Amino acid sequence: MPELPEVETVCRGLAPHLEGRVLARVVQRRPDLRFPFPPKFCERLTGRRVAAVRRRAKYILVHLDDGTVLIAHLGMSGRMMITPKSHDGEPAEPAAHDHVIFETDDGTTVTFNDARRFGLMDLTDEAALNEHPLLRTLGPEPLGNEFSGPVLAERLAGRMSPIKAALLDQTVVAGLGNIYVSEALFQARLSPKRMAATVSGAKAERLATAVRDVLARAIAAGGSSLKDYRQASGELGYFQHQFSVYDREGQPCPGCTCDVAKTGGVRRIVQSGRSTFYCAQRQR
DNA sequence: CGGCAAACCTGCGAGC
DNA sequence: TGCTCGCAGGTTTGCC
Repeated sequence: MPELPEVETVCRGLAPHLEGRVLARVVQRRPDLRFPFPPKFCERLTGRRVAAVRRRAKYILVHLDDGTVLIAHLGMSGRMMITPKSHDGEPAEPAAHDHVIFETDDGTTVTFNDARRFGLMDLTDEAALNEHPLLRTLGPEPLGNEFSGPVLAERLAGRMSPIKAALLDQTVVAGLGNIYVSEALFQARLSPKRMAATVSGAKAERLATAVRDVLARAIAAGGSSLKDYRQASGELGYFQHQFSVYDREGQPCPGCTCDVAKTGGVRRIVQSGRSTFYCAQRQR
């Protein structure tokens, strides 16, 4: 799925098409995604003007002019696709797994498509946003000012799980997923198997820096496209070409000069049910 | 409370 | 060709 860089890229793609526009028509094509849609979902959005498109962790937040906020999560396979106004005036036939269609007052269409339906949408309002159950427990934004080595160290203190699992925990730091955790640990030269509590001081500083750097580079590349992910414009992301370890089992580690025939190159292990990729020579 | 496996759902590629 | 299996970018739940 879309991790923080992919969601950020989607938000940046949506903003110029939605901000300042009125939602003229909203179509909900099934009763639920991961959760049921909230009552009167379409009615509450139709006719509202979009004030801003923002992001918190992996959530897309669409702020409306009456204080309503649409919270959307892309899950593993969710996409937002922008379609300009068609010239023949005929609305396009919905594709498989097109679940929600937003049409603005200039005829632009934003379609939410999600084959696996791990995504979700909910409505809340501005005043209650930070207390929303989905957002309340999130850790700091890794690209924000409230994130640093000492802050990370404090949040990892006392944790007996592997650092890999701790970084996937959205209450520790918000927005990392399976790809960028592997990449950040590689860049920080820390073993994914290391106990989280041992990442303090200079190691935590290194890791915090690596997290920010990897995320910033991924956003600059438009995110990573493996199979499902597309930018809202339909373009692919390009960060997958810059992966150091993710999905590179057996390939040479870009930081090592050692012989792949001897070391086996990048290793893949399974931690709490999910693949982790790392270099055993470089990461300790 | 902490940590882990399983569950949610669909699609795709590999192997037989 | 067609089947089965394993795996996939996330999050929650339930069990120890």
